[in-house]
Amino acid sequence: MSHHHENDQPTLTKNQALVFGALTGSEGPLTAYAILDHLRDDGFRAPLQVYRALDKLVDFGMVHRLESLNAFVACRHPGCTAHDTAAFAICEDCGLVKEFAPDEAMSLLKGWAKTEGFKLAKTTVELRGHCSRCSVN
Amino acid sequence: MSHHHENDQPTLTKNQALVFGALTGSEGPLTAYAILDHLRDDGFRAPLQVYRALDKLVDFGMVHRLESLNAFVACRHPGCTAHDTAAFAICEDCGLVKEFAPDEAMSLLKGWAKTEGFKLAKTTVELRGHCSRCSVN
DNA sequence: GCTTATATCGTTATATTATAACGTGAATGG
DNA sequence: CCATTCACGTTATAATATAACGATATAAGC
Repeated sequence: MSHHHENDQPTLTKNQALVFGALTGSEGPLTAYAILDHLRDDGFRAPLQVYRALDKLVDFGMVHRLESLNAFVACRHPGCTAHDTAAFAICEDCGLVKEFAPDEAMSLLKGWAKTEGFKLAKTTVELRGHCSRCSVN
Repeated sequence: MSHHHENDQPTLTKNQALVFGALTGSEGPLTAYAILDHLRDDGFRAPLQVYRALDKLVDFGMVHRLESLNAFVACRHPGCTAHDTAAFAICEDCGLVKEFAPDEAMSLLKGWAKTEGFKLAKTTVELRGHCSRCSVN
């Protein structure tokens, strides 16, 4: 039995492992089509192979989708415990993405949702700007 | 002279006014192509006419882009003072979007950016879920 | 074991979202 | 007046994402 409990690593299919590998091997986020190009030599031929694997990896909490980039990054949190409260700082110069967990800010947003009666399914927090390395004087 | 100072309403071109009208006349967010369809009778023929107007309207602070929907909404803030700190709650059932201004949460995010040396250009905060009306028992 | 359900996969085609590149004409500023 | 800028219209194309089909494999129930 390979049932997927919370908090253990799911067994990845071959395609899922390939896509996850492409993402962990990349310094920055990748679009689905960039992943497809990386994996042509591994037999990938069509976008759906990438999108299907990405869907699962996002479900598993191993990959995040960056809405403002239409791109994907591997989660850098060991164990991915804070998957639902992750935020991202995206440098528009070098393209690098820093994942962080703004717990207080997320709590405030959750609080707003609660008082509004809004049932929160997913929270997207993405900062766009220029990282410290790229904005040196 | 029709220079655009901060805090006054810019003079809109015909296309910009039409696109803004389509958005203010809509209950919920619209995609660029939905706007195009609304404006066919007004002479719109091509996506660029919509996208160019949207770019300006976003610059002016009159329209927000919802990154997680690839769609646009008219800003509901009179005067649009809080344009840069707006957040959105998007109901996945009825499609309605509530704009709000989570000042404290935004301050915390700004604080994180400051300590990281990250020069913040734009902050995206979007909540996905189910609004109170749609999640009644 | 057999069989029924469930999940993944490969493929083709197509839908949806967005921009490049070109030329035109109107308004602005010197 | 001339140069510059800006908005516009149009055609073409790029980039992102999903529908629909059938095949294969894996798991579950009996």
